[in-house]
Amino acid sequence: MIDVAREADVSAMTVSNVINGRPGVSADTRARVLAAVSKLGYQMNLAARHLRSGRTGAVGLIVPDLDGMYYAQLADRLARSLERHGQHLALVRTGASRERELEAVSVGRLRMYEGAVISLLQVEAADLERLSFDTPAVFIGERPVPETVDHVMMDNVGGALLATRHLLSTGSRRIAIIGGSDDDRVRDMSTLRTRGYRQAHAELGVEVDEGLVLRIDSFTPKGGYQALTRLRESGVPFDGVFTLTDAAALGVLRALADVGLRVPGDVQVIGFDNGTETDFLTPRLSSVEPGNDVMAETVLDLLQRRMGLAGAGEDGEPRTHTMVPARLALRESTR
Amino acid sequence: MIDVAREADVSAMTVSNVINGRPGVSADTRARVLAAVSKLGYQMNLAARHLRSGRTGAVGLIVPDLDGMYYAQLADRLARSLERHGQHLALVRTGASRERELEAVSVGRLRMYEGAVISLLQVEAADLERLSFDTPAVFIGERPVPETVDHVMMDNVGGALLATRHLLSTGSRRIAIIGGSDDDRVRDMSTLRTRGYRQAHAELGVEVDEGLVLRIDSFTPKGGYQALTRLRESGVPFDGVFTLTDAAALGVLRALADVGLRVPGDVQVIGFDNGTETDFLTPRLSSVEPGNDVMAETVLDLLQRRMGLAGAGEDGEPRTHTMVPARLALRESTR
DNA sequence: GTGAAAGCGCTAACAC
DNA sequence: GTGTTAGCGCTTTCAC
Repeated sequence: MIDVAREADVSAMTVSNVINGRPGVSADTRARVLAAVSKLGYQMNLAARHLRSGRTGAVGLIVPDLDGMYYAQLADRLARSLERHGQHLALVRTGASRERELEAVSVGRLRMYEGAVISLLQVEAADLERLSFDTPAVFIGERPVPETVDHVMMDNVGGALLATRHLLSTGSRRIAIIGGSDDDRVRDMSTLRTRGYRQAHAELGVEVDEGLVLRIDSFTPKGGYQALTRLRESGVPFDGVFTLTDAAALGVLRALADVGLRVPGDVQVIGFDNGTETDFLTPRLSSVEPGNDVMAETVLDLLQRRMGLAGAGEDGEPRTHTMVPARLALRESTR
Repeated sequence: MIDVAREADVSAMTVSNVINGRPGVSADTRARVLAAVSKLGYQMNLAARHLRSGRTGAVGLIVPDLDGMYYAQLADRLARSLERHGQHLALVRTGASRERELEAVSVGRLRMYEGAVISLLQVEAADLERLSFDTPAVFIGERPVPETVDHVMMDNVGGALLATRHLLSTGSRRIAIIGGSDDDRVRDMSTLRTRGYRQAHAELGVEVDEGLVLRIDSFTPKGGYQALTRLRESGVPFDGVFTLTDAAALGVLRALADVGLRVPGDVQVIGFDNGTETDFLTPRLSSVEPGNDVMAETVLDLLQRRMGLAGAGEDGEPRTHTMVPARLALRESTR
């Protein structure tokens, strides 16, 4: 930078002002500086800026993994939007390990970012109370978070309620839930969606046969396939399947085809996520649309706002807790 | 850090040495320092370290997007492996824009990272020659790269050759290629796989009807569906389909089902990517396994090696250009 | 509108 | 084994 300053015959300060587009530099001087910059091919040292001003130009995304579509799409959306603000996304993958989650949200790590989008699976809200969030942070996901931070989540219960209600209202009475959970102490995607499933049954006065609640190893086609195979082997009769993710539903559809059950004739099936593949499966899969795009927008909006007034009004706006509404996308696999 | 030094009654230098696990500190002093660190809840300022020592603890991943499975999985693998080395992944999404690709690989930006994994779609090798890669970089993807950098790529031509050869050897003579390209000037996934397709035909002396080479808007189920619909409408007969990605193959299978063509009886179908869904489609989709896991390993290995001897032997090892071999994963959609 | 001085928090190099 | 000195490249502050 001093080289540029010498070349343009100004001080380093003026170069800094020009580069950062600050006002109060004459057009003449600005032009000279810019000429010098491009002549010398000068590039800012971002580490120095970071050290001095605290601005890092990075937003952290702290998630369990990226191999599912969900977080990958979120990352893509965030990165795309951040580019427009001249920032970039730093990815922290915790692998859903409690230890790494805690490490990732430690004050020192968060200081690396001007803002953070955080999805925790293991860490408790209590663990977080202690942390001072001087870094603007937006939490996503189903786990409870401290009251003091922004939180955006999808409507797991509501979506599951809609899906199950639809199956019940179209005549199914014995609806299996693939990936369901009976443990109501924890609060995760599985238990929340199971709660919606039970609520729908309660509304219509239909009793849930616990033999229809099937745990799953992983929310993959394979997991869905195995769960449905177990269900068949158990001998428990069923005439509908609510699969907690579309990926697992793929395996369910395949397993049903393998045993000659027709969809939706013998069994109707509904998934959750409304992925791009649903419309091209055989049969086309009905699914719950969780509004991921709205969710990403909301997260970004919140984050930008917090980052904008960082240091301005002390905790200006109150923290928001948003639930993005879900809706049904009905196709051939349901009646 | 000075606070810690004062608390432990040592110099800042010693604190630095302890924190960075450098040898030459007595066990006694080390203990005192660590006690002071935890007492004061001290966390290193990484920006300062970065400025002073150049170490950033970050590896950059520069890719077009993350919404396809391919780069998302790569990101996941990289992040997972980097964690073990106490580093993290910074994501740069270029959106396949030439301008942003150039910006991302500029010297200033790359200096943010201790290493980089780079996939460029638009930028030419010539543009890159100028860049001094003081940052260890591994390039991936099909575009040509300067001779001076490491390059890892999948065997697009070989995989397509295997797939097409299999269709031909099992009796297909009129094989449509969905997502094919006739433009041989550029060098991208589509043209390379088309080249393999043509090679297989040449080997067996079968002529390619250009009406069977179908461009595609996007490598999605929708794109595949539309392409196959166009093919049907064109009236060009076909008895096999090589779809350049599994995602598009999903749409192809659906389109074939819609018009009552049986797979593999009337038409056999093969995809490319060997995704997790292939084994659960109806019919189960044969596909080309591109060896993405081997590829990720190779990339990581190369990167670690380059980063390890950064500054050591001047450009110690010669640059490597690796082609990961592909193989067939045959299932129900082929004979 | 522009510049000079000071210092962000750490570590390389060397002295003891 | 431990301390001292200097400085990484920028920006904040204040003077002109």
